[in-house]
Amino acid sequence: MERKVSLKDIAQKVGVSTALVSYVLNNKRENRVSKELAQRIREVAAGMNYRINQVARSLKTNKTFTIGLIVSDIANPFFSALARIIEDEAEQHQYTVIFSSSDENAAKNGKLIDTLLDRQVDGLILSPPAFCEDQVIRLQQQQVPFVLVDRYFPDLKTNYVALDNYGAAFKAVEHLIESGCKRIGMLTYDTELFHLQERKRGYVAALKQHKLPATKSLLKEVNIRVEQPAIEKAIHQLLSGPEPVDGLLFAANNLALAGLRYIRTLPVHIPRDLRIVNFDETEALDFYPAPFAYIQQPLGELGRLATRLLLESINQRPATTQINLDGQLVLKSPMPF
Amino acid sequence: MERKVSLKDIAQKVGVSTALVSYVLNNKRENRVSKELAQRIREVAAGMNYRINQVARSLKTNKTFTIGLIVSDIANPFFSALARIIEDEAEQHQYTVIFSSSDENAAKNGKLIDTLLDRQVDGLILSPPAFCEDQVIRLQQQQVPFVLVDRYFPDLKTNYVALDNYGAAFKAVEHLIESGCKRIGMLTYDTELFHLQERKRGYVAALKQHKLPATKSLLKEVNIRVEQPAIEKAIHQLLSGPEPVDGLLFAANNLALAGLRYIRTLPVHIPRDLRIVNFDETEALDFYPAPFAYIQQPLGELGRLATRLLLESINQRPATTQINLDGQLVLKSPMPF
DNA sequence: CTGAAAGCGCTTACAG
DNA sequence: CTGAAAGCGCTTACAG
Repeated sequence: MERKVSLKDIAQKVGVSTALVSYVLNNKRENRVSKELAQRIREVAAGMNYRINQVARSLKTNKTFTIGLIVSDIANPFFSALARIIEDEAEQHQYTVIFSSSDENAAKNGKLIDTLLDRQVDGLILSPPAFCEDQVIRLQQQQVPFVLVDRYFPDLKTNYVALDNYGAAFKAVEHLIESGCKRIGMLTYDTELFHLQERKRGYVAALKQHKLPATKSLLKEVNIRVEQPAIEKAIHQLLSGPEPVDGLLFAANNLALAGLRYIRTLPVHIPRDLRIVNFDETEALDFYPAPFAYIQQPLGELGRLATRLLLESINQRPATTQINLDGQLVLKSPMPF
Repeated sequence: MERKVSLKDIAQKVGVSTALVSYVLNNKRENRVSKELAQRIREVAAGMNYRINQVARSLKTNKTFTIGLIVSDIANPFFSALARIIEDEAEQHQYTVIFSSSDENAAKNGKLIDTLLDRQVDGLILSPPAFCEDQVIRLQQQQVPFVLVDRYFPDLKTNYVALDNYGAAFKAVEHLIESGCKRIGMLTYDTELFHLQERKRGYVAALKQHKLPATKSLLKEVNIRVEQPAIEKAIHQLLSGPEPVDGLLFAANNLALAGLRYIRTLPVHIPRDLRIVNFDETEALDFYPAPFAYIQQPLGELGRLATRLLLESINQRPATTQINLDGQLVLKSPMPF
C-alpha cells in the first residue's frame, strides 16, 4: 500500500503542530483554536484524504474499539444469526467484531482467547465449550470485560445472557403432556455443556411433577460429534419394544434434524403415534411433512443484550449481570397443499 | 484490565535491553545471544505470563495480520459458510478476520471499507453490492490488497474468485431441455449485480442455442428487497395463460425458497407439469416434497482460493488472478417415506 | 558481534 | 491559553 497521510503531513502543510491537528480533528478543546484555523485544518485533512491510523491511536489510548466473538461455529445458522445481531449493535457504537469458531474444543477456545487478547480487543463475547471454566476464571482475574452468551457456567459469577433452558424444556414437556403423551422420551448429547444439562433437568422435572415415568431408558444421550447411525439407533430404541414413546423432545437443532430425517422413513405417524418438540427454529424443517413444536429462542434480545452488557462492562465495569430469557413454544403445521 | 507485562518488564527483571528480549522472543538473530541467556529470557517471559501487544507490533511493522471480510449478510448461510472457510484458512497463516455486512448497500459498503482500512487490515475480501466500482477502483489506486468473491465487475481488472455463472445457468437450462421442457422460464432479481446478469445471459443463450423461445414474458425480474407477493405474482404469470412454462430456473436461493413455498400450494405437479432448477444448496429445501435440481457452488474452493489469493497479494503483490469455478448440477429427490 | 537509540502515528498531561 | 514534548510497546537499522 502506498504511504498514508499522517497528522504530521497535515501539520506541516498548515504550519501547526501535530497536536493541534489532533485536537481539531477529534473535536476536542475546540476553544484553543480559532474557527478559521480549525476550518483550514479540516479542509487540508479532507483534501489530502486523511484517514486516522486506528492502530496508532489504540496504542496510545489503550482502546481498540474491537470486540472478540468466539462461537462454536460461525457457519451454524444459530450463531451466524447471533453474530449479525452483535455486529449491528456493535456498529452503532463504532465497534468492529473479530470472530472465531472454537469447534466445541476447549483447547482451541483457549488459544483463540489469547489471540484476541494479544490483539487488544476491548472485550469478549463467548459461547464457550464445556470445560472452559479455568479460561473464564483467568479472564476474571485479568479483569478482561466479557459476556457469556447461550452457554454459561452455573458455579461462576460472570455476566451472561442465555435462555432459561430448564424452564423451556419444562414447558416443552408440559406441552407434550397436555397433548396426551404418556411416555415421553428425550434425545440429547452426552455432554457437560450446562445448557444441555438444564434442558435435561427441565425434562425430568416436568415428568416427575406430572407423575409420568422418567426412566433411564427414556433418555438417550449421543456423542456430540454427531453421527447419524448413533442417532438412528437411539431413536429406534425409543420407538421399539413393548412400550414405545409417544412423545419426544430433541435437545438440540442438529439432533432434531437427524432424528426427524430418520423418523420420516419409519412407519410412524406424527402426531398420531408420536409427538415432537425441538429446540430452536431451523429452516431445514420448513417443509417437514408433519406437525411439530419447537422452542424459539429470543435471538435478537440475546445478541443485543450481550453486546450492550459487554459495552457497559468495558466502559463502567458494573456489577455482574446474569440474564435468563424465556423461550417461546411455537407450534408448526406442515405447509398446506 | 490490569496493566499488562511488557518487554520492558522482562528486560528489567533479566537485566538486558528490551531489544534483546524482542530478538529472543521472536527467534530472530539467535546467534547474538548465548543459549543460556535466551533460555533465561524465555523463562522469565513465561513466568510473568508475557503476551505480546500486537497493536504495538503492528504500529511498528505496519502489519496487523488481520483481514477484513465484507459480505452482504453474515446471517445468510451461503456467506456464513464462506466466512467459516475463510476463517480456517486465515487462521492457518496466523490471520484473524473482522467481518461486516453491507446489506447490498453501496454506501454502507464504502463506509465499512473505510472503517476496516482505518484499522489497518492487511487486505480485504469483498462480496460487493452493485454500484461499487468506484470503491473498488479506489482500492486499486491505494494499492490495497483485495480479492472479490462471489461477485465481481467485468470491466475492472481485479482479483476475483467466483462461479462461472454463465456456464452454470447454461448447464441448468440444458438439464431442463434434456428432461423434455419446451417452455422454460426464469425468475431473477431486477439488479445490476453482475453474477445475476451472467445467469440471465446463460439462460438466454441456452434457450437460443436449442431454438427454444426466449421471450420477455418468460423472464421475470423482481425487486431484490424480496417480497413474497411479488414473487407469487411473477410465478403465477409464468404458470397461467395459454402457454404455461414447464421448466423454471430460480436465479437465487431466496427466490427458490419463496417460489417453491408458493408452488407447493398450487395444483401443479412437479415434475410432471413443471421442472425446477435452483441456484445454491439450501437446507430449507431438505424436506421439499418434490424433486428438483440445483447448481452447487464449490464453496470450499471459493473461500480457500480467495483467502490464499489475498495472502499472496499481501505478501508478493503478484499479477491479477481471476478465477471462475464450475458449478455442479445436483439432482435432488424427495426424502423416502 | 551487540547495545542503545530511533521511530511507527497517534494523544494528552504539562510546562511555559 | 497554547505549544512542544513525552510516551504508548514494540522492532530493527545502525553506530560502536
